[in-house]
Amino acid sequence: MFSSRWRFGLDRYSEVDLFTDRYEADVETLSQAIRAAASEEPDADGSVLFGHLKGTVVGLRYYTGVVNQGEMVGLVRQPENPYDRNAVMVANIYGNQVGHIKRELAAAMAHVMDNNLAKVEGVVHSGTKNTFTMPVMLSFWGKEENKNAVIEGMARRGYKLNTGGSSATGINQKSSNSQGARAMSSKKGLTIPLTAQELKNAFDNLFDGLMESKDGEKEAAKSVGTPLLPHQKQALSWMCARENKSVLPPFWEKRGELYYNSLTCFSAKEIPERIRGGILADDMGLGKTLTTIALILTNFHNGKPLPVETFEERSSPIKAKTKPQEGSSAGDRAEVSNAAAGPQCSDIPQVEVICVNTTDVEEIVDSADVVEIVDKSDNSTSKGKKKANKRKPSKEAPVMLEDLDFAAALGGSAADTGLKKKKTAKKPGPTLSVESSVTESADDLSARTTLIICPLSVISNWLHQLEQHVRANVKLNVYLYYGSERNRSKAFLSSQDVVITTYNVLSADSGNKSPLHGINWLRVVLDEGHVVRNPNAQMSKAVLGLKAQRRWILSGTPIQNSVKDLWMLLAFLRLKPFDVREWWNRVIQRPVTQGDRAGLQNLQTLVKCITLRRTKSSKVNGRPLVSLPEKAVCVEQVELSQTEREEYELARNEGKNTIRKYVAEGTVLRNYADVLAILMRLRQHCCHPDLLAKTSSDLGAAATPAELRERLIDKLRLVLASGSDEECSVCLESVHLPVITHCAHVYCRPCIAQVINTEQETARCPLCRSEIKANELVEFPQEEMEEEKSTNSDKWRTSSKVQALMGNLLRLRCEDSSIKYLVVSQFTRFLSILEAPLREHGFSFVRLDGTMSQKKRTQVIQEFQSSAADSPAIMLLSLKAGGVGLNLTAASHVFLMDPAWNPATEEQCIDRCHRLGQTRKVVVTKFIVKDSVEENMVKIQRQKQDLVEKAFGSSNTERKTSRIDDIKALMEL
DNA sequence: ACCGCCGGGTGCC
DNA sequence: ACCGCCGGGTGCC
Repeated sequence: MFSSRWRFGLDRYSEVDLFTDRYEADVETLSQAIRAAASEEPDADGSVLFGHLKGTVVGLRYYTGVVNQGEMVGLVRQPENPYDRNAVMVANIYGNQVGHIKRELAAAMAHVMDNNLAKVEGVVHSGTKNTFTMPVMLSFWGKEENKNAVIEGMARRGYKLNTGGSSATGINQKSSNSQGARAMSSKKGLTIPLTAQELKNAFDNLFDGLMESKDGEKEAAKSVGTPLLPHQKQALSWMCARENKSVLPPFWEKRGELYYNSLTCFSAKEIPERIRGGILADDMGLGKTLTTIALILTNFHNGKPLPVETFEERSSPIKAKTKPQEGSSAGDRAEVSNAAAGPQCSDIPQVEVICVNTTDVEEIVDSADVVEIVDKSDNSTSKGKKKANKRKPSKEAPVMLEDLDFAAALGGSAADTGLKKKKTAKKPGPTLSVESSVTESADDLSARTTLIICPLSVISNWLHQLEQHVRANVKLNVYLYYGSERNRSKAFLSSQDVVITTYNVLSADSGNKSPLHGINWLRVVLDEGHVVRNPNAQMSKAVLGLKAQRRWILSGTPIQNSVKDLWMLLAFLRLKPFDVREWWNRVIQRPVTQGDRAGLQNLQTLVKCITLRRTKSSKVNGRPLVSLPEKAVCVEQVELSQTEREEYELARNEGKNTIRKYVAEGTVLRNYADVLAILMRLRQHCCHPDLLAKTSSDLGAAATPAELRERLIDKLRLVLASGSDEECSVCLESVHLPVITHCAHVYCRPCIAQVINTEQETARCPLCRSEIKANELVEFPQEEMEEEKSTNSDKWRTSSKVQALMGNLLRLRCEDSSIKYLVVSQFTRFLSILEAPLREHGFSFVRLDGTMSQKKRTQVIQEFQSSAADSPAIMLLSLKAGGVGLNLTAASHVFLMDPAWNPATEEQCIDRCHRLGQTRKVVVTKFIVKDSVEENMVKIQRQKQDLVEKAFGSSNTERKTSRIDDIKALMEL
């Protein structure tokens, strides 16, 4: 008795948060992430194989976890094990314990694992039926510099790693007849690794060829007021199928009674949880928002439309025309589409799928599609039914269907499952084939709400599009969960049809008592889903913690830099087993980054299964999805005036000398902030002399602490104003809450604070290794922001670039006064400078920059987009403002006042007006000052683009070296 | 576990 | 016999 109780305790111990704990506390610790990111070491992907070792798993009979031939197993240190502090437990892919590593071997491994010298992975090739012990093939992976320590450490304890080059393939051959071959072959197979170029191509094309949707087209529910384009109907059809059909997730197959994963060789008795959702990765402008709105309205439970309240609105002729026709849904469909409507029109499947065990109503379906509801359990559903009837007083059959569904949705819960259903009319036999039937028995049918999470800048877009695309006579309950007055009631939120919030609000709310995390959402949609790609970020954790039946990611650019970015997306979708990082790393990420063909193939398969992506240039039935007007980009060279040129050359020579000195000393990175400041000044010279803030030119020897502080703030200001999208070297994201160290490097405050906190007295600047202290971090004083705006309004002067812009505007106004313009700069102060001549020449303009509140932005955008005669002709736009998703199609001419470091930023900006809805030809004019740093920037932009695309496998080191090279090129050194 | 190991019982053949 | 041998109890870490 005693022993069994005890065992139970141990099992519990080993199963609780097995991998998450381990990752949080061990492998993915912050200090390690920092080390990987900030040190010049190859990061975790760059690990090499040290060797193999055959070990023994013991204690099988005490645990329930089973493994198959060739299945990968996880090895988890258990330092708290009361019998042996060296214990290493063995677990299968679902985290169920299988056994332990034999004591002596565990002792040797514990040393290696605890000191992070190597990561040990296991694959079981035989003996999976054994009762007591079985062999396991262990492989040791780690950084090259730890290789000898690991090999020697193991040897000292009597374990000789097999480091022979052929050992891996040897194992392969041995197990090649078993299914285990696949688990191993994705490591280092017999195949020739991909070249960097092949890898790059494969990566670029990862999301290509996903546009042929096999699901045909689907009409949106009646409540969607806007007719969908063919490709949007395809997307809707695909999304509905992804939500309704129970297709096995990728790599799973049925083998007899078991479900088997061909990649990990894991098998389970239970059907693996299907992925209800996926990634809609259509290019921006193809209507992801509209398609998602259509999904919300079209695919409620059991494939039926969302039951919504409608108003009688016969007065308006337009409304009357678009109003659903009485008693017939066919006419309605015909109106929405003139394309071949497939057999999957929205109302047809309703009848078939309505019979679900979980409803506590008795229903009768007859051949004429008339449904009668008999409420059997007065208490639980009468309320729901009454409410449903109130929602839609009409008496048409489809309405009753919806009512039934709604009643079921309200009353149906896990507690009511015992009640029976009855079908009296034609039942198309036992149609429940595993592949196609809707099996929602495990669902919570009371879930109603779709939660949409998006960046702040696109909230207005959602609200606008909902208003625009949902039929005016339909009452859709949409709640914007934002602002301090937001309603946090779970009951309230879960009674809505749609709740919209931002990543920041979600992340701020998360933790205890988060209403968003307490609700079982019908659906969670991550808009611009690529914004959560750093798994360590609070936002990502907040997103992963949401409870939902269906999960969607909308993103025009699902991969920003590397395969790594995909993990977060798969984890959000809960694509097992890859939601656990270890399996993702072992099965996909490492093989792919090492150029393994099978690994890449697997990744492609994976992505293909869950993604739909069409680009602007994709075609449906040979015709382009959308036709965008032409776009012409021209560069206009600007000559500096003689005075400007003299000032510029002076600054350039000074800067050149300084940088030359740094290059000679090899201290470019250490003085990076200074270098950026020099470049910044030159770029400002190119635009307008007044952009050059009064700054002390050299950090040099600061006499007093106050002076040092002053200079640091100056530098920080320059770095931030540079628009270079300076990244924090700790988190590798754009700096957030910037602070500058005494060694003049800029980081996010939380990031650098963590470094200091972790390393305490020994804390060093990740970039230059100077000592840093928490109380020496300097941040931007608040009042500076305000002060800046009022500095140079007294006496205004022009510049060559200002002249160039004005010349263009005046000329174009004569040619066509109806054109609207975007005038884009990275320097908000340059935008301010431009206001004066615009006013002087009678141009009406609005301004949009990052400092504006959301409310103000929306207002400005509306004003600009308006077609009213007195609407502004020009928008002064700061390059980084708004981010993606802004719709500025009123403009058809873009002036890029100064080149950006990142050409993608410029492209994005241009796409704000060159997108769906643009009717005119789009002209882009880029102003570049001749013989200046700007010209060099443009040259580097091209190379950089290549570099960014190659980002695959580009380590931190490479990135930094390239930065130094960039600087040299810019300064012509 | 159809093992190995431990430790008690036992003791020429 | 401070041994060897036998056979029962026992068994991950």
